[in-house]
Amino acid sequence: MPELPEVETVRRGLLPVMEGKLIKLTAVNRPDLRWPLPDRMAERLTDVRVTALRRRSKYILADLSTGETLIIHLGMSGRILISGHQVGDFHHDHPAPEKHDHVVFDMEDGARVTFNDARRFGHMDLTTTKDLEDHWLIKPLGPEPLGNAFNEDYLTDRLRGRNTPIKTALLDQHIIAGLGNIYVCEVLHRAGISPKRKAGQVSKTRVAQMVPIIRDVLREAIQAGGSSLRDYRQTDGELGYFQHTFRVYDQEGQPCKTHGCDGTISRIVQSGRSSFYCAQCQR
DNA sequence: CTAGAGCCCTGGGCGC
DNA sequence: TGCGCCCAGGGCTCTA
Repeated sequence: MPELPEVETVRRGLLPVMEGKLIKLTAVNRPDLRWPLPDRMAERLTDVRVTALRRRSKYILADLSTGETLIIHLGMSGRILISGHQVGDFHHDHPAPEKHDHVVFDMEDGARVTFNDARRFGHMDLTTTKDLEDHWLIKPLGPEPLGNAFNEDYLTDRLRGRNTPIKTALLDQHIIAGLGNIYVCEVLHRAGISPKRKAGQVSKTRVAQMVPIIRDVLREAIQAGGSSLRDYRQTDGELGYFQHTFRVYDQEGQPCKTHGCDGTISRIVQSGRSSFYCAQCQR
């Protein structure tokens, strides 16, 4: 599920519950997610304050008063639920624990943050905050698509000479960090570029067009997530999943939404993942 | 170096 | 109701 906009929405939802707050107790219910969890993780996350809650690509980063940073990745099925926080004058009870509740943070004010991940492609790690940029998961990441380092010159340079399909290149987190299968499909549709086109064969003009399209698609999705948070704050529940309509993703057989296009959305498989696109207006 | 396949894991949906 | 198969929003590692 979670691509950059969903992770950002989760982060924003966690802010009022975690940032500046003391984690009173952390329970770690299994030794591993995708990889083994850090040694003594529960102890290292008990009686520590979260000084800042940040995001890098699809990672949520919790800086701690101990000088460490907790790195969280939601994988495919990772979800974060909040319970027990005060909403107005109403206090919600904690729901019964569920299957795949792997890590549970109990905050000083009674809020509970539960990390649930059925498929366990998610991960958590602890690292010294000052060494975060050198962490093996963070270091190889490409630039943030919403940041200044991501621009026309950069993208042109990284796509030059590549024989891999543009779809695969945009999914490569070493080139650009944060796009996933859904938003890559949406970006290519808006840009009118076939997912099958070789990355190195996308014209300079269209690479330049892609940069603001990528930013727009992500910003719009973050905005949609933000409005879902307003509803969410009225009640306890799960962060990060919000109603979102896609123009091509999962729209196989539907008419293309491009203005003036009478094509139909088709689905193909590229490096094991579905690509949805319109063969009529994406070339 | 590059590109593609395999693999990690669970659960939902569908055809029979 | 059960079984087998396909599919899923990610990404590291291995192979050629």
